[in-house]
Amino acid sequence: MTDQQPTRAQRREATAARILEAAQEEFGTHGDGATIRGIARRAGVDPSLVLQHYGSKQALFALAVRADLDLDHDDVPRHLEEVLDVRLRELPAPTRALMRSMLTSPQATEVMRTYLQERAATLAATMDDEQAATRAALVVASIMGVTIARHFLDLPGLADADGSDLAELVERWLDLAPDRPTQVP
Amino acid sequence: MTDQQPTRAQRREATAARILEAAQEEFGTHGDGATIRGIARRAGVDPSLVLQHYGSKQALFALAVRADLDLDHDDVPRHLEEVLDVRLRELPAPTRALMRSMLTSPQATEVMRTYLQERAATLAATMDDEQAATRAALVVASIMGVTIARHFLDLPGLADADGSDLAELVERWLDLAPDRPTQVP
DNA sequence: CACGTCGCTCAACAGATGTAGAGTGAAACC
DNA sequence: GGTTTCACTCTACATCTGTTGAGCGACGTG
Repeated sequence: MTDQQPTRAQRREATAARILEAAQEEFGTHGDGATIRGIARRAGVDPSLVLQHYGSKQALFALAVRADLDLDHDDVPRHLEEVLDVRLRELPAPTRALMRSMLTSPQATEVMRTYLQERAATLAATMDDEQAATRAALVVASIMGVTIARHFLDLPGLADADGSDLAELVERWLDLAPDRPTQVP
Repeated sequence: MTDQQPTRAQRREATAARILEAAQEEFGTHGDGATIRGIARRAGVDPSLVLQHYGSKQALFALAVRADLDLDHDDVPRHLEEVLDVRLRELPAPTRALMRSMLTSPQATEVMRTYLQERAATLAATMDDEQAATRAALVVASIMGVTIARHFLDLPGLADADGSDLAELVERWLDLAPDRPTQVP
C-alpha cells in the first residue's frame, strides 16, 4: 500500500532480506557448516548473489548470528519466557543459528559467551551473596542447557512438556537457589 | 614386559588405537567438521590408513563419540563429579568429541539424547513427584548446560571457579528442587 | 522510443575433502 | 635364505566448497 510498484532499490533490499533469512534458517539447521549454495537455493537465488550482498560467508554468518541479541532484557522471568519459548515450540531463527553453531564456530562461541556473561552480570547484581557471580553463571548456564535439551536434543520430558508448565517449574526451581542459606560449615 | 618385541598384529592394533585417539581429539576440537587428513596428521599416519582401519569417516566418528558412555553410573553426585570434572580442568576426549558435535551432527545428537534420557530416567526413579520426569530432565539438562558453559564457552564465574567449590554449589543447588514444596495454588 | 544503469545469473577456478586402488618394503614363515 | 604376507604409503579421482569476473536482460530515465 505504501508502494504499489516497488522501486529497484526496494526490490534489491527485499532480496537481501530474503537471503539473510535463508542464511539464518540454514545456519540454524546445519550450524556453521551451512553452505552458500544451500542458502542461495533456499532464497531462490544464485550463489554468487549471496556474496555480492554480504561479501563473504564469514560476514553473513556474523550477521546471522548477532542478529537478535542486541535487544536488551532485564529480568530473568522475561528471559525465561523468551528462551523457554512458552507459546511457540520453535526458537527464532537467529537464536537457533547462534546456538547451533556455538560449539563449532569460535565466532559463535564468542558471541554466546558475551551474551551469557552480560545476562549473568545483571542477574548477579540482584544478589548479595559472596558467590553471586558463580551462582548467576550457574543459573544462565542451566537455562541454556534446558533450552538445548528442549529445542535441539528433543529430550523427552522437556521437549514434550507444556511450555508454561515448564517455565513455571524452572522459575520456581531457579528462584530457590538465591534464598537458600548456606548449609556448609 | 609382556612382549619385548611387539608382533605385527600388536603394532597394527597400536596404530589403530593411536588413530582413534587422534580422532577423538580432532572431533573434540572441530566437531564433526574434523577431517580425515587432520586426524591422520595428528596420528602421524597416511590419511588412507585411517580409512583402512575404520572404513569411513562416519564409522570412525560413531566410534569416537560412543566411546566412553557405556560406563554405567548410578548416582547424581558421581555424575556431577565426572562432568564437572572436579580435579581435572579438561573433559575426557571422547566426551569432548560428543558434546562438541551434538548440535551439528544428527548422529551425535541421537547419542546425547539417549544418554541424557537414561540419566534422567534413573534420577526420576528416586523421586515420587508427579512431575518427576520433567524435573529429572531439568536437572540433567542443567548439568549439561553448566558443563558446556564451563568447558566450551569458558564462561567467567564457571570456567575459573574451583572445581570442588562448583560441584558443591551445584549439588546443593540441585538438591533443593526435589524437596521444595510446591508454592503455587 | 532509445539508451544506460544495475540487479541478477552463468561459467569458471583453485583448493579441500572423502575415498579407492596400486605399489612398497619390512616382518613372518617355510 | 628365499618367498609370502601385510601394514603402510603414494597417487589419483570425483565431488563439493568459497569466491570471482564476465555477461545478460529488464527496468528506469532521457
